[in-house]
Amino acid sequence: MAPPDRGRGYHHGNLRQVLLDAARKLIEQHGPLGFSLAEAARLAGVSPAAPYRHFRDRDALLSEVARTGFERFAAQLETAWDNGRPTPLQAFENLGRAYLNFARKEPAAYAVMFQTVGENGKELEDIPAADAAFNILQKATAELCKNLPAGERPPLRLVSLHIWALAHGVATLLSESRGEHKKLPVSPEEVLESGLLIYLKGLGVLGEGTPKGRA
Amino acid sequence: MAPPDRGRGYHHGNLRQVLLDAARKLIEQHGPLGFSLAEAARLAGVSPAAPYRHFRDRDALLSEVARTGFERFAAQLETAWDNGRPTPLQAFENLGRAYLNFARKEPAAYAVMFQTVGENGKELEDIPAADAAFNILQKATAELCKNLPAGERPPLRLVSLHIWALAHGVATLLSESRGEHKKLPVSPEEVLESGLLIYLKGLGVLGEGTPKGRA
DNA sequence: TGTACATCAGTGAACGCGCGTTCACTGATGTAC
DNA sequence: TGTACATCAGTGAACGCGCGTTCACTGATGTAC
Repeated sequence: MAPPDRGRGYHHGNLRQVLLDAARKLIEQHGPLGFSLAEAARLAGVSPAAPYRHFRDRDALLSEVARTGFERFAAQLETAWDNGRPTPLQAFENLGRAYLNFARKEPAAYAVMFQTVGENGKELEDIPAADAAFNILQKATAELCKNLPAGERPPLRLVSLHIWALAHGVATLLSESRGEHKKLPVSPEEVLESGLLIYLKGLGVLGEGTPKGRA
Repeated sequence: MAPPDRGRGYHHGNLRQVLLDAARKLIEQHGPLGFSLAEAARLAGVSPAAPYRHFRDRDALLSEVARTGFERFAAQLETAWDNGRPTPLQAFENLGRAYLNFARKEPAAYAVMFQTVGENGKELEDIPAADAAFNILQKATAELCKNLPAGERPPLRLVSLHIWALAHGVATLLSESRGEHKKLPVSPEEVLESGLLIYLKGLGVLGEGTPKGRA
């Protein structure tokens, strides 16, 4: 393993980013509140005072983990959705997989994004990327629903919330560290996808045979 | 406000329960990891060493918050389900409301139940009441699905997971302290209920007109 | 190209704090006789 | 009913620890001339 500081001496050159990475690594191990600024500095190979050159205080670093997390999150969702290509339904399933993939690959960021936010004074609305992420979901939902007769179409915002809640629920209930999935041989992706298909069928967006045979 | 210790002097008589209550109150304010044994003791009006007569250590108290939380949770779900009365569908909606109600009324217990567990070595399987809670959901699901032709019926466990994930997602995303629900004038209950109805329709459990007009 | 200097990004020692936990202790309670 | 005693459930002082944060400092970097 390479030494944690790749800086060329006194000036680290990259410390801000390294600290954010260290924070994520520590949060993965100890949970969002078990994270300490001092330990992050240690992991970055730097004195405990150094982080204060880059972050006002501990909370500021944590907020930054959340903010940058939302930015990557939104970017990955956007890429997965890919403007509804090749088909809206397939793009939608890609979106769902991207959601779970982010939660799995960046459990620390995901936890901070959805747990820490709201506890302190911070609100999701203060983070543009968080809005952006939700808007992608909403855009995808709109695309899927666009052929529904107006009378049968529930409010878009409501439908988006259903889908977001389902994805979030699957992501948090069936995360790897969780015990449940030992018992059941089904992956989070399968749970989410099958759930979405049933839900979409209920919306009237899908034909009858689809939930069994894919796409 | 009455003094926190209602004990008649040296012997408190009720300390164990009072400490659990204090822990829940503190967790509501500071989150599951921001809780300290010392502060709980202070809140209970007792010396910092006193809790050790009742709990091996800090983690043991936290585990007990989770365990007793699951017991109340399971009991409330069971009551709400009421063996499928008056009708399975109405009982099912009651179940959903009971779920959200618990998460709202006992946010601290709910957080510890679903966050703390899994972080340490503890697993959900070690808590009988957690299994009991999930089994109620599964029982309700089975009752709802019992009229489905065998060919169209997805595995019960999978359906239960979908529903659990949706309920959990709604509970955590739209909890009161959260910012989102400022923007949208719709209650968590309405989100969950409408989501469930659409999902159930997709399952083929519900008729066509139901998602709009109730029951 | 070289020097002076402002600025930036680190150091390391120190602080006060609250925490988890332990210890020897003591007051209250309940039981045997 | 009264006394001796074991047990239970508290006390309070003390410990070592790691943390967040501040401070005066210093080494490295970049720019003006």
